[in-house]
Amino acid sequence: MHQIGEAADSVGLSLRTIRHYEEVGLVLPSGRTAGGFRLYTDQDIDRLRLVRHMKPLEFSLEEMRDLLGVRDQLAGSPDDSERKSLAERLGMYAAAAEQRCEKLRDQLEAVTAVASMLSREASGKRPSGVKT
Amino acid sequence: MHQIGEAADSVGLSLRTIRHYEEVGLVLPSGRTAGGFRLYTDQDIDRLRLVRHMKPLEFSLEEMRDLLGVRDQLAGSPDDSERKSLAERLGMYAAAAEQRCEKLRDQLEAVTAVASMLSREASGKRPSGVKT
DNA sequence: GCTACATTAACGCCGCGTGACCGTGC
DNA sequence: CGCACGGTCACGCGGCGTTAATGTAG
Repeated sequence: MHQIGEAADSVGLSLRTIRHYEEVGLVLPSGRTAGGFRLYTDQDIDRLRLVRHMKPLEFSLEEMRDLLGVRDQLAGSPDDSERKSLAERLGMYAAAAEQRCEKLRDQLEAVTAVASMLSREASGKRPSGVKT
Repeated sequence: MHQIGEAADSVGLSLRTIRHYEEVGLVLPSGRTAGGFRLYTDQDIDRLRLVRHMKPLEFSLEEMRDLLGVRDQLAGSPDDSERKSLAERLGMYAAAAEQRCEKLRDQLEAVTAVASMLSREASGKRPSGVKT
């Protein structure tokens, strides 16, 4: 059981962000001390890390909450027909995620070109006919 | 000379966004019709496109305004010592841009891993010990 | 009982989206 | 003169940052 500062350090999120994630029901601390301090298990922290890593996918916090909810249910449901529909929903998110990865790859390419253009211009070269 | 809708289509930004860029002094239309319609030259449109491509670098609009300003001055200054200091400022931005590219590469890697994890989970496989 | 760490409001900011309502251009 | 396209407010929203004032852990 870790308190929020420890979690924040290990994951690389601000206290405010972690609290905000709780406000919107995205990552809930597994407990509280008698005095009210949030307590996070290692799994909670993994979840925070996962959220952090998913950020570039640009799902809204609400979508992430739903996504992780589906995933949790899927991991803990015995009913087979329910598992099927959950897997389907998760599949939608997975597909969306793959798409965003594509987009990111394109953006990275563009942005890399721009960055090197700036570098060239800064190092004295006259702006040439660069295709944006 | 093109009006805003045309510019928006060709660049892939919303009208609102383009107007906002004007509000903050980032991209100004070169003219207006008698009735008040914004008019963009091809160069204006290139500038809009450049801004759009730079978005993933996550500079603030103010920073971009400054960056592009420096670049413009550099392109049109005869004074040699001024050119030097401008080039230096541009260099700072270029360096920051390269850094953000690095970060983006890392994020892309992480996000790719997450996406394929989701895909696997959605296609029936039980969650395995995946390092986030 | 000190000090580092935590808590809950509440307001602020950026980058637009989204109307509402009215004017232009062809 | 009709109808697509554009204009200016002005409010709203997501995702936090940032005090401010107070309490808890050890």
